[in-house]
Amino acid sequence: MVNEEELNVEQRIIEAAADVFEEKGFAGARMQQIADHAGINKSLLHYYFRSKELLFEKIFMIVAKRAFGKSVLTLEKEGTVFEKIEKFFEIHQDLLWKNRNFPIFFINEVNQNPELIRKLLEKIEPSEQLKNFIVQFEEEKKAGLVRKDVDPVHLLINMISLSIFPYLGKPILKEVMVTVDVNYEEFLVKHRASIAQFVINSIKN
Amino acid sequence: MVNEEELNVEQRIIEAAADVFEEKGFAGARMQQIADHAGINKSLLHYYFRSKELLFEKIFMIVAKRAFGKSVLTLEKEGTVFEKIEKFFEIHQDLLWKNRNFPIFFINEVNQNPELIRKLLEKIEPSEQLKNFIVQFEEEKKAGLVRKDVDPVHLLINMISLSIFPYLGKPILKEVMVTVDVNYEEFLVKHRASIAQFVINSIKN
DNA sequence: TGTATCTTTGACCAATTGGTTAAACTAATT
DNA sequence: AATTAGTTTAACCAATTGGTCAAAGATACA
Repeated sequence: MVNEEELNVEQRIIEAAADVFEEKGFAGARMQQIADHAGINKSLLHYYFRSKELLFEKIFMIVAKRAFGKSVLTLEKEGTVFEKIEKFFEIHQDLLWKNRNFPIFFINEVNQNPELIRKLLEKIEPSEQLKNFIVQFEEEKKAGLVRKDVDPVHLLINMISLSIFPYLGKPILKEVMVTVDVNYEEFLVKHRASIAQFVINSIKN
Repeated sequence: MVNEEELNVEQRIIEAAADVFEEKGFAGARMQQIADHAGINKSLLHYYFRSKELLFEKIFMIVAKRAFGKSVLTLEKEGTVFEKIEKFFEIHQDLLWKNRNFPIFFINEVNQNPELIRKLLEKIEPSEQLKNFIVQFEEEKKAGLVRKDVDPVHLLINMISLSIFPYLGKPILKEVMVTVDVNYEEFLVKHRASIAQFVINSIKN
């Protein structure tokens, strides 16, 4: 049960629903389970949120905003491209660490219902920061700091790939790693410490 | 409906179930929908496969074997590390192209039920190829061909990340890309052509 | 042709699921 | 204390879902 006395009922429902939806997904989640988890009667869910669909949409947006932080693509305003890359991984990895279960949930639900991400993008607008980064990258390319053959859009997506996949693939990596005596948690820590350098090595002139 | 006359009933069920399960996941899939898709009576599903759980397990294994090809980590026996990296991406990207819907399905189902991957790993044993690659990598490191600070396990997982994420993130990338006028399909083609170089740049001395 | 076996179907079932409702409870206002 | 509005509950409901079963159709074999 979720913080029985501390939060008001609506908040308790939100926390419980977030837990259950993140764990089971929309199709696998049960209203009764959410009610039990929140320590309330199932009717209260409908009293506060009308239907499973509406409750889910609300929770999806709340959880997504938490997990994305201030922006989909937190890129600092100051510094060189290399510094921004390092800072990006720091922030991104922190958010992932705090929202381990979110990536799989998010990708799966958006896959089932692409409308969700359209609604989300209205609230979190990434294109501004994105465009700024691209402009700056092209400038530093001209200045000879980064390789000429690197496309900033591909670079950004490679960075996201490297950052997120260890969390997306957790259930698989965990199992495969035991067969070769590698510890998943230790891997995560070392991965976090090495990806920025991996990317910078690849693009610097 | 799946190849109404060409295949026998069992095969038709398998193809239909694969389609529906891959699209909706275990929890979201409906036996009736699978039956309709296969053009048969729902009872036949139980006649051939007893229960939804058993049908799913069968389909999961079939689909996984198809998608993984000969091995989880197809790494060539001959050639330098750089050649193996290039070859890996070729094979891996081909498999992904042919099984676009598989990655999200796979990650989600394994997340819901980790037992699945344990059963799968009994059939597809990746650790042999993996160990060979690691040994060779350390040799080429000593020979000065690759950077001293690169860990082969992390390298392999980075390679898988870069290869798979554009497919895992398809629903998200697609929507985000339209907001900055990038075409997802074109992105995929260019990505495929550039990742091997991205990785090699990062590790070569 | 008869019969035994395998396949296929429609009708049906019990359990689960999201959702409703009316009544009971609570707390503030007068 | 009485009234009112908001909150919570238990009982209930209709639809859906996975699954069963007996009978009807095929198919092969004697």
